[in-house]
Amino acid sequence: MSTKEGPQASRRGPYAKSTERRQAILTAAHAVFAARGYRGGSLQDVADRAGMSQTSLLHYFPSKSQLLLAVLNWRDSITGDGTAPPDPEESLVDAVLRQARFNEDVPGVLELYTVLCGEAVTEGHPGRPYFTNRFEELRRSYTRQLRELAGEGRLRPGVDPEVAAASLIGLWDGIQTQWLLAPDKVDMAGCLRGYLELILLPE
Amino acid sequence: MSTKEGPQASRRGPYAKSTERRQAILTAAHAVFAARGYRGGSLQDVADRAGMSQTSLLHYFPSKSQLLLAVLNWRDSITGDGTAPPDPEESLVDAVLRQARFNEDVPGVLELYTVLCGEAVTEGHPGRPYFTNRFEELRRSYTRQLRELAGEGRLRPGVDPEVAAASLIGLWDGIQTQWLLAPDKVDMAGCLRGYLELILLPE
DNA sequence: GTCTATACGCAGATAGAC
DNA sequence: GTCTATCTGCGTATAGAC
Repeated sequence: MSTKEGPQASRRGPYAKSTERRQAILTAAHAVFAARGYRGGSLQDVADRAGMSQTSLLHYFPSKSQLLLAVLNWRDSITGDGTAPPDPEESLVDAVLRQARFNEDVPGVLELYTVLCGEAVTEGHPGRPYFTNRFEELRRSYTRQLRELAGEGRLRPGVDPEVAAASLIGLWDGIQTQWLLAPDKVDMAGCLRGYLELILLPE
Repeated sequence: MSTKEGPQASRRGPYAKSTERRQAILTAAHAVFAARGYRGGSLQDVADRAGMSQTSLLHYFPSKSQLLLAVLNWRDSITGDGTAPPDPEESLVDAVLRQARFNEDVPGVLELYTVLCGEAVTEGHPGRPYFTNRFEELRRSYTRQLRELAGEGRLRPGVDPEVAAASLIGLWDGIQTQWLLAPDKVDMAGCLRGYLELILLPE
């Protein structure tokens, strides 16, 4: 159990254990916020799930709101949130559908996103700047990609790239909510593919 | 100020005042839940805004969850929520755009809907059955309307009415969220019109 | 019907021993 | 770094006087 720290172990505490603990907290907080929301989930819930006391938790994340932001940023890193344009070889359609199917299979990811995004619209919510900024970046990214496609003549005439970008993001979020409430009755990937086929022309 | 109650006022309490009070509570609760969500808004907030004590409030609505359901049902009655097919003279496009522009102008309506809908996905939320049911009804209603249009040859070939119904609802909800976070940068009505023009053919 | 008072519990955060 | 104990405040809901 003892972590090797070299001959002079006086400076520099046990980093490895710390990052492990932080990871456990982030995982637990992700699950709690996904199930109960930010306001509905308590630090005690998170601490219980992570197997430590509530005060220990606050040693790593000094406040509940900072824990939330850490969870949101961590979520981005594990999902590949689509803000950064990835593999230039992959088509827009493939990238969107791959991401949608991935989200369907990783439990809790969509719950967290949907719940917190709704909550974030409220007054004084610590996640509000995150979502405002995220939407802005996503709109910019998709608008750019659609403009490129338009340059290649692959965008249906009459379709405005900015409107289509906001619409694609909105459709995606909205259909996720319906899917969470009735997974058997809503075809997430089908709806996204349907929309993309409407705005894009075959090569 | 005295409400006329007829000669024998012994039986039957002051109905008028009661319904007035209930109205004031609903209005206040609507505003509070819209601004802070269900979990984030307290009965005390609602009571303060309605100008009465918290215990008086509980006299009219015996629990917080029942107050929430009353607010949701009241919202339907004032907005005309689209579940019931309205004027058969009005086209689908006109009805959707009219409703969207109406919602833009009545403050708090979209906030309430968006915030509670997101919250409702969480475990044990009292509004969850309401939203599950609402989406189901909406999908049924729009599917039916789109099928009718398909019968008149007004639906673009290849568009599945069920997929398009769920997509329209999802797009609507999702674009509302973006609009609430950045009203100047998102054109709600434009996105909806854009989608409807894609799936419908001119007469 | 409406109030004051209060029961009862949990929230987030801090102090200080170990 | 981690804990127990505690501070302080707010939450929903109830009891009972008026």
